Amino acid sequence: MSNSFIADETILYQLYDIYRRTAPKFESCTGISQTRLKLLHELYEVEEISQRELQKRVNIDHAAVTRHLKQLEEKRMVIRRKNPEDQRFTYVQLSDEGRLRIIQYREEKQKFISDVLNGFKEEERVQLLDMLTRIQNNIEKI
Amino acid sequence: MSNSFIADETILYQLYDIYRRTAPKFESCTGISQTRLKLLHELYEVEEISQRELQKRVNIDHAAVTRHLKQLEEKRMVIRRKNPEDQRFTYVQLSDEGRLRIIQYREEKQKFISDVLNGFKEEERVQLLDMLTRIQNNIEKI
DNA sequence: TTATATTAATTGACGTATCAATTATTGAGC
DNA sequence: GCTCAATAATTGATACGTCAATTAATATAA
Repeated sequence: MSNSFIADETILYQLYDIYRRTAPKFESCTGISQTRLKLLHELYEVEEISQRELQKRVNIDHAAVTRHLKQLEEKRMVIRRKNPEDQRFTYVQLSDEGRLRIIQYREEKQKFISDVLNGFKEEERVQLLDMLTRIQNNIEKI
Repeated sequence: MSNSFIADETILYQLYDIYRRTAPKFESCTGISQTRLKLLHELYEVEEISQRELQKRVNIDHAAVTRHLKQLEEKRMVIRRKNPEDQRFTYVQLSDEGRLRIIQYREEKQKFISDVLNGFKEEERVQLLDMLTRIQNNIEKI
C-alpha cells in the first residue's frame, strides 16, 4: 500500500468529517439547517413551485421534502395548496414572514461561509470548486 | 452579492452533497459504512484499546461508538471486556474473523476511492488534501 | 367506459448522528 | 472510612436521511 493511497483515504475521510462537523455548527450559527435553508432558498427564487419540482432541485428524497415542508408550514414559513387542475400536485410558496426571515438566514450563512473559507485566495476557491465538481461527477458514475 | 460569494456557497453545498451521495455508495460498494470501517481500522492498528480512546480517535459521539460496537460484537467482529483493574473501562479488540474481514473491506474501499478520485493527478490530490485540512481547521475554530 | 398504468405525495420502518440524563465505578479530600 | 467529584459507558429523546409501501388523482388503452 503506497503513501499516496493513504493520502487518498484521508481525502475521503476528510470530506466525510467536514460534513459531520459543519452541519451542527452551520445550524447553530445560522439558526437553520443546511437542507432547510436550501429549500427556502429555492422557494425564494420563484413565485410558486410544485413539491415535485422542488424535490428535483434540492435532490433529496421525496419523503424528506414532505416532512420539511410540513414543519416549515407549521412555523408559518411556507404556504401549501393543491393545484386545482391536477390535485396530485401540491404547490408551495414562501409566506411573507418566510420571505423576510430568509434574508436574515442568508446573512448568517454568508458569515459562516467566509469563516469556513477563511484564508483561501480567490484562485484557490476556483480550484477547489472545480475539484469538488469533478468528484461529484465521479461519484455520480459509481 | 458578488459572484464569488455564490461560488463559495456552492463549495459549501457541494461538500455537503458529496457526503450525502457518497455514504450510500460507499456502503453498497464496500459492504460496510464509512464510520464502522474507520472503527475497525483503528482496532486493526492496535492489540486492544478502550472505548474511550477509540472514541477519541474516530471523533464521533460516545453514544454512537457504544452502539456500533454492540452491533459489531453481535456480528462477532469484535470482542469486548471490562478492564479488571478499572471496571469503568471497556476494552475492545478485533476477533479473528474481524481481522480477516477487514482486509476484504479495505480492498473494496481502495477501489472505491480510486473511482472517487479518478482523473486526479498526484499534484492535485496533494492540493486537495491541503485545502480540506485548512477547511477542517477553520471549522474547528468556529 | 372501465380496467390498468403512472405520477405526486404521504407514511412507515430503519439507520445513525447529536445532546442530555443516568448508571456504575473509581479517586480525592476531609 | 465516608462523602462528593470525576470519568466511562449506556440509554433516551430527537433530527434527518434512505428505501419501500400506500394513497389519491389522473392518463391511457381496450
